[in-house]
Amino acid sequence: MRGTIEQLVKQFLVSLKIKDADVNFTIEYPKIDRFGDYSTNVAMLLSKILKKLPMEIAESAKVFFEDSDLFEKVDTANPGFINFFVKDTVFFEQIKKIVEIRENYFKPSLAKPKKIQVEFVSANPTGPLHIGHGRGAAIGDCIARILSFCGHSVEREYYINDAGFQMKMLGISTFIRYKQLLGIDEPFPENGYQGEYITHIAEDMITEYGDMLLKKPEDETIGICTKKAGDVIMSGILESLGKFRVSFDKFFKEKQLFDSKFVQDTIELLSNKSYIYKKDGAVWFKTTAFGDDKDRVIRKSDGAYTYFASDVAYHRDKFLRRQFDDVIDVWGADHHGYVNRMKSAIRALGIDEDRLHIVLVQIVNLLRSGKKVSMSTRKAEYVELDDVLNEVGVDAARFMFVSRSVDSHLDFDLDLVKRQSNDNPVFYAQYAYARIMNIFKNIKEQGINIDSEFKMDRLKEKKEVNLAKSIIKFKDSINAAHNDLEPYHIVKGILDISEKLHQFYNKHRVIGSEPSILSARVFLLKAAQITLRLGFDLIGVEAKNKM
RNA sequence: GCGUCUGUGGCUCAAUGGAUAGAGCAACGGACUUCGGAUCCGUAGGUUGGGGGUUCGAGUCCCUCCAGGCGCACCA
Repeated sequence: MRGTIEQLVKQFLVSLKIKDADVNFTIEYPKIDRFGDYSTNVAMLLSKILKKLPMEIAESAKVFFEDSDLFEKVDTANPGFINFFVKDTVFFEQIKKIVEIRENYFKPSLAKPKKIQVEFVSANPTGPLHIGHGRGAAIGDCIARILSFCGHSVEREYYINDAGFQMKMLGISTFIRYKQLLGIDEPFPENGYQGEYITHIAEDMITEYGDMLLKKPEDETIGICTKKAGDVIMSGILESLGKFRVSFDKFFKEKQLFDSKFVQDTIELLSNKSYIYKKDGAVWFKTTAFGDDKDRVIRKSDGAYTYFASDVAYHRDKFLRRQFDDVIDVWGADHHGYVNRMKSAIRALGIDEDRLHIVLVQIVNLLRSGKKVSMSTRKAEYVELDDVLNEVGVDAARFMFVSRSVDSHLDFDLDLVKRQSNDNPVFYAQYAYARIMNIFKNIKEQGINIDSEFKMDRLKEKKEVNLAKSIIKFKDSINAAHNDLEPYHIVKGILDISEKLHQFYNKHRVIGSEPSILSARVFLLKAAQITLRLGFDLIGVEAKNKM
């Protein structure tokens, strides 16, 4: 609908012999009814080019647009707005189309579908997921759902840092707990993982191995502990994500980048391009040549590779070996200092940096009774994602996480969300859907006949038109979410439709209306139901037939 | 200090550079003997952190200052 008007404005520009590339006009939704359904600022922008007053241009544009049979009327307003009043039947034609082709109505027409990877969560398996991971999981999952719906080929990936120091520390922590359980007194390392879950894993190891591990060489034992702890924790993470309705197509292990010598190969490649040099016994990557503010160590003087080294190789693998057109990395905002160096590395590899989209998800402040809860994994002073899901439910948690822009800092007060759960917007939306389904159920049970033809002239009420408009507008929500990689646009669209549905429901009746009106209203509700259903699917929230 | 995100009613957040800055929560007052009251309608609440600038037009863009979060390793 909005696109149709955009085309009309472009035709207007053609009639003036102006290239539309020169005029970056917009089609807007006026906030006030008296300014119509849509408006454009094109006359004000043309003023400079044509050297005429905006209102003068608007008046001649008005004459041009009045030829179209889409409009009830076209108005102009100071200082040069052109306001379009669309005929109600035009909106209801769209409703009819939605009922016919269902969610396909909302698919954008892509110039070219892409092969896109979305990498998200990627938490080290050193402890259970916390609420910050939850937000990243919800955002990444929704982005994947949206891109996929829009027609792209999407792969969801979880990257596991299983090669680094943190995993070794996990093994050491487990081994010490194991020894302590066997009565061997040993001090716990200061930066070890102190969570209770480590003790549970150590207990399992005693069940499995008894005290046999004490007799093996320590290196080997720590290796066993690392693997065991990593496996147990990883399966716990997967269980949480499953409960959260988040799934992955691929788990990519950092270790394989070393085992296959791909890290070494990548450094060699960069070295051949002379982007690598040695200084103070370490190997450096000259990222400053590509926009970074300082060069980065890629191999430490003790011979160990940095995290950055494997990350460069990993991204080379994504783009050049696996040939993704676009890669989306969903990171916590605490990694934002990393963006520049990653982009620099991409450039050094000769890849167009616009193909790498890094979505920085802002920090979640977890509060309990208004008091901030610390979220250190090592000290295990945090509330697990699992606990949050149990307290507030998957739907409420997901809705909360994706209802705000990724840039906004999110205060998540457990007590507040719990206490307000009945006023939570997610229930407002689900209730709207349930009301529609309940009407359908009653119609079926009462054996009421519905016309198979949509007689749109039977819909005369303001609330009906408003509902229709909000449904059609959902197409813009999807476009915005797609273009900005911002799922919250979907939530806003859902809430808008829900609001209009509730308003309609309170003012008018479906069952009990005159038969032709009843049938027409069922058509309208069918379109609302299809659209809400799509919205819920895109954010992974359940569409409930009853609450 | 440098970088980055944020600053909008009491609270949580919207507003593709557009017209009179909008919702929800909290407060107050109303609405069905028929489809589910987890709803609806209304009242009240604002110098968009301060100050400059850009232009037909700024919450939005630029500069500067203030406040807060998060980063600034041969850590991961």
